[in-house]
This record gives sequence, structure tokens and C-alpha cells, in this order.
Amino acid sequence: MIFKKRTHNCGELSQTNINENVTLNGWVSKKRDLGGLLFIDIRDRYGITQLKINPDNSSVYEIANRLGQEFVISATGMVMKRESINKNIPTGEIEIDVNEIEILNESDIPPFVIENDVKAADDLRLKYRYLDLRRKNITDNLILRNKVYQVVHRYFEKHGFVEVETPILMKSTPEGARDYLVPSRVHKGKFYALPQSPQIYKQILMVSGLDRYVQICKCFRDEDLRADRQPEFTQIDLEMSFVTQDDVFQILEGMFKEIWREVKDIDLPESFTRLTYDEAIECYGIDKPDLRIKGGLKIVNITDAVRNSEFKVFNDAINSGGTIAGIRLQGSEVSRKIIDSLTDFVKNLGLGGLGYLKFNADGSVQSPLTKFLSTEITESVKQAFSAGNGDTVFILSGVRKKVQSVLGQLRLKLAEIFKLTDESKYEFAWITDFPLFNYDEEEKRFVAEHHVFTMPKDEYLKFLDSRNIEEVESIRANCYDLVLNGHEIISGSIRIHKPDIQKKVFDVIGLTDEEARQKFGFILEAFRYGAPPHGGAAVGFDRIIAILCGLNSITDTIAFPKTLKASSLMDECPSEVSTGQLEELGISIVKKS
RNA sequence: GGAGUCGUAGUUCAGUUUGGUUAGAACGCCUGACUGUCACUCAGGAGGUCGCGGGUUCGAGUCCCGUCGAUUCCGCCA
Repeated sequence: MIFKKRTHNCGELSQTNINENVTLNGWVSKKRDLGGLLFIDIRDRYGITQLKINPDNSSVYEIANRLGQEFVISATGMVMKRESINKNIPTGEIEIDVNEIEILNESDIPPFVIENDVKAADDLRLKYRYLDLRRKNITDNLILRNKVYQVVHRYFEKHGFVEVETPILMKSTPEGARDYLVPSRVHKGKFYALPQSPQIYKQILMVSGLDRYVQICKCFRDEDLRADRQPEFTQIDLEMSFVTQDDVFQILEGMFKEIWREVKDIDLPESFTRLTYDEAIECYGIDKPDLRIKGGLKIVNITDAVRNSEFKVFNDAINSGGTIAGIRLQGSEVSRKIIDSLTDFVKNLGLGGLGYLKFNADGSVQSPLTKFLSTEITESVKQAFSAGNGDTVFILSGVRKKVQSVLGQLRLKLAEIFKLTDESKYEFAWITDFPLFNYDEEEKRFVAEHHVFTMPKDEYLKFLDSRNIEEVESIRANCYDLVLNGHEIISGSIRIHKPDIQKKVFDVIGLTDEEARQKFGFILEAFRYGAPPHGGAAVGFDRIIAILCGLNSITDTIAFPKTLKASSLMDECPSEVSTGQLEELGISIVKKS
């Protein structure tokens, strides 16, 4: 096909090009027909330029009149200074006085209008994703994403990392998320799994002596989805030999500093905040605290302060070994209506009720609890919270873990209601020293918190032989997350490289030698040939892009995302396959009755 | 697996509380007018399986049951 190719894109012409003869290729974005004069906005991913069509040029005018939304055109003409300037767009000082126009392709009337402030619902946008992607703010997300890819590649190259591709078809491993399975035609009845992460391969690469591995890779998990979880997602996966936790942190902090500098022109702090898991839970009730909240809204334990009160609810909690704790809200006016909604909120999360004390400006105390609390106890509660007049404290009581986690959620709720989150901030925090195991009450066994290759901290190795729930759960691991604005964006650990420790970990989770050999035989075997001390991490790439783009969901950081039910509305997958295909794989479908 | 919200014109929504005449608006689309617009303006017009199935009723967009889809959250995500 012969057509007049562009000399410029639709976003680059300015006053300096005046009187140049140019050709633009692009899509018809908007038509303004003044009866005589006709203005057309032509759009490509670089921008929008105004075309002017004069009725005197009847052949051009006739074609231009036929143009509809999203027609693809080639327009040639002279760059002119506009009579009235449009300050809203970069090319607003000029227009093209068109003397030649060509329709390269027509378009059906689009199902929704392509504009930045799109009105179409999510499912329609996903069905016509190619149209949605024509919108500048989605294109810009993909362009920013590309920029981060390039920064990351350059950064790791600079630091001596080798990018190695690992298999997409791999062995299904038992622990962790549900695998996506791929049936084998050659080995009927057998399956590959798509990687939940390249965990095992990257550790084996360390045994191979690759020393520093990185990969921007796709991972797949067949679990229920959320706004920040897609069935297939992207990680920056890395692993390093002969390192401690601090070495891994240093490399990753450097990466974020470089990304933020290049993409946002922001200098991140020299080193990131660190909290242990226990501190995070204690202060924020969650292992991914949002540190942007003004006033901190830290959790304060007041069990001791109210120990001798007359309040049955508190005393019951204390007598059964529970906790009484709360949060201080500084200065805000808390209405009856808000307290009622907060009470519903904590009740829905499984607690009996929400206590509160309002310390009024005049020094009086307003609370349904005052009749149970002596003046002394009220005063010591006030001191425990460092509360001043005008502050309100919210108090929960019950089982320690439950109280902490609900306070953690209440904290976020309060920040939302009273707009306490500083949206302009990027608050990074390492969370370290995660528990290695927790006891699964349903399955009556210990399960790994992170994964089974995570190295316990030296001082806890002695508990690997214990089966006492408290002792085993107390084991802390060389395991860490990086949290950004309340989102977990990195998870990693120093790995076990010693067979004897690995065996003990398998013992704790109840994996027999035989099972371990079946499931992880190849990696255990590899580890017998001189595995170096090593560790690494995986970075949630989509989440970082979402945060950089100011999005709550990762959907629009991904060109072709799936819905919460893991289907793609554009290509309608998953889909049925022919009986021939199934026969070849030795698969028959069981119809649900 | 569970809970919430939503589903009405091509699109975004109103109408559902309290069942009752011909289901409305805006944008888009079509026709006409308009030579400096940039959310062009003005006049006119077409356009509906009220997601789908069943039930209650003289009568259902509206009430009830089921189901499908999108979305938010819990469980889940080593």
C-alpha cells in the first residue's frame, strides 16, 4: 500500500515549524464543523494536532467531510500560526493548513468515546482494550512501565547481574499457591506447571556459580484475585551468592533510588526505614504498615493502665490472657455518626464493640466507659496515649492478635475518614525477622510463612527440633518484605544452603524424606554439590508501576489484563477446546451435575 | 467458598423506596444550518430483550427466587 508517510508525529510541531510543509499520520479524534471552516484533531500517541480544512479546496473538503471518529488518515499541508491559541495542548500555537488528505482506513463508530476521562465501564473497556489503550493516560502508563524496565536492566547490568531466562514449563511443587497446570501430550496424564516464581531455578543458578542473577519475568498463580493481584503478573526476580540480608537491601535500595530519580526526579532517602515484624504488628497491627499517615496513629497497649478497672469487658479480656489497646486520634471532631459506623466496622471484623474516650476541650471526658473507670484510671489511660484535650482514643479488647489486626484496620479506616494520608509521600519500610512457621489449626501442622527454603536466624536454630507450638512459632527467619505506602512490593529471604537445616525444616512441616525427595529431589541433590550461602528477593513490578502512576489497581499498568475471574474479555479466554485436542492430551471433561 | 455494590438507548446514568398512561436526560450517532472552532453552537431525528430465567400479581424496570457478568472486601495468595 502506498500512502503519504508522516514527516512528523502529532505532538511535536510548534512555532519553529511555521511555513514548513508537513505530513501527519494518525487517528481522527475530534471534528469541529463550522459550516465553512472544518477543524479536525488528529491524534497519535505523541499528541494531538489541529488540522484546518478550507472549503475553497473542494476535493480535500469533500474527503474531510466524510471522516468519522477514529478514521486513520494522512494529512499534508503547511504549518501555520493559529489565529487563536489553545494553551491546553503543546501544539496549541499552530495548525496545519491541509492541502492533501487521504483516508488510510475507515472505522466503525467506536463503542465508547476515546477520551482521557473515559466514561465506559470496566468490562466494556476490557472488551475493546485496543481502543482503551488509545487513551493517553493508559498509553502513558505503558510508557512509564517501559522506562522502568530500561532503568532496571541498566542498573543490574551495571552491578554485574546476569539476566537468565528460566523455564515457563516446570514441575508442579506442592507448597504455596495453586499452580496453573499444562497437560503434556507426550506424557499423557502428566502435567507441567507454570511458575509461581522462578524460586527453585534461581537457587540452582547460585549452585551453578552465576553469583548474581536477575530476571524480569512473568509469574502465574491460580488464586482468587484482587485489585492488586492478576493471575499472571510480573516480578523483578533476583538472587545473590555470598551475601547477607544487608547486601540484598543495599542493591534493592539502590534500584529504587535510581527508578525514582529517573522516573519521578525524586531523591529517595539514603537508607530506608527498618522495622521488625514484631514491631510492625505491635505498632501498626499489620505487616505492611502505611507510614504516610499523619500523626502515625500507632497502636498503644493499655492493658496495664486499665488493669484495676470495674469494666467487665476489660477484666474478662485480662483474665483470659488478652490485650486492651487502642489508637489516639488527634484533634479531629468525632461525631456520633462516625463512632457508630466505626463500631459497625469493628463488629464486622469480629470484635464485640468499640470503646472510646473523648477528651473535650474543657477538660471533661465523654465516654460510655467513664462509669466503669475511676478518675485515676481515666487519667492514666490519657497519659498512656499522650492524649491532650480535644483528642479521642479508640479502644479494643480481646485476644491479642485479633485486637492488633483490627486496630491495624481501624487505623487505616481513621486515616481514610479524616484524610490523614499524605498522598504526596513515598514511604518505604523494610519489615524484617518474619516468623518462619505458623501453626495451621485446621490442618494441625506447621506451615512455612514464606517458603520452605528460608533460613532461620541463628539464635533460633535450637527450636527446629521442638514441636512446642509456642517455641516453633517463635522462630524468626532471615526473611524480609519491603513495604511502600502500605503495599507489599518485595518479598525475599536468605536461603538455607545446608542440607541438615533443610531436613529439619522439612521435618517441622511434616514432610517425610520420601516426600521431600519426590517433590524437591533435584534441588536437594543440587545442594549436595557445594551450594554457596545465598539469598534474594522478588519485586512486585506491576504494583510499583501502579504506585508510580498513582493507581489503586494494577490493571491499567498491564496492556492486556484479566478480570477478577481470570478471564480476558477481549479474546474470550479461557475457552473450550475441541474434543480432538482433548483426546490428544488424554483428557476428558467431567460435567458438573 | 462467603459478604457488599452495580447491570435500563451505542455510552454514562435517572427512574426501583411506595408495582399502574407512551421508560427519560446527557454524551455519541444521523439530517440540516453555521468561515476561527478547540467540550464549537443551533434546529430536527433515529435509537430500548430494563443482563438472563422463573415466580407473585389484573398489571413488574420496580416485589420474590435462581442465574450470569463486572467490581470491592474476607477466606485464599509458601
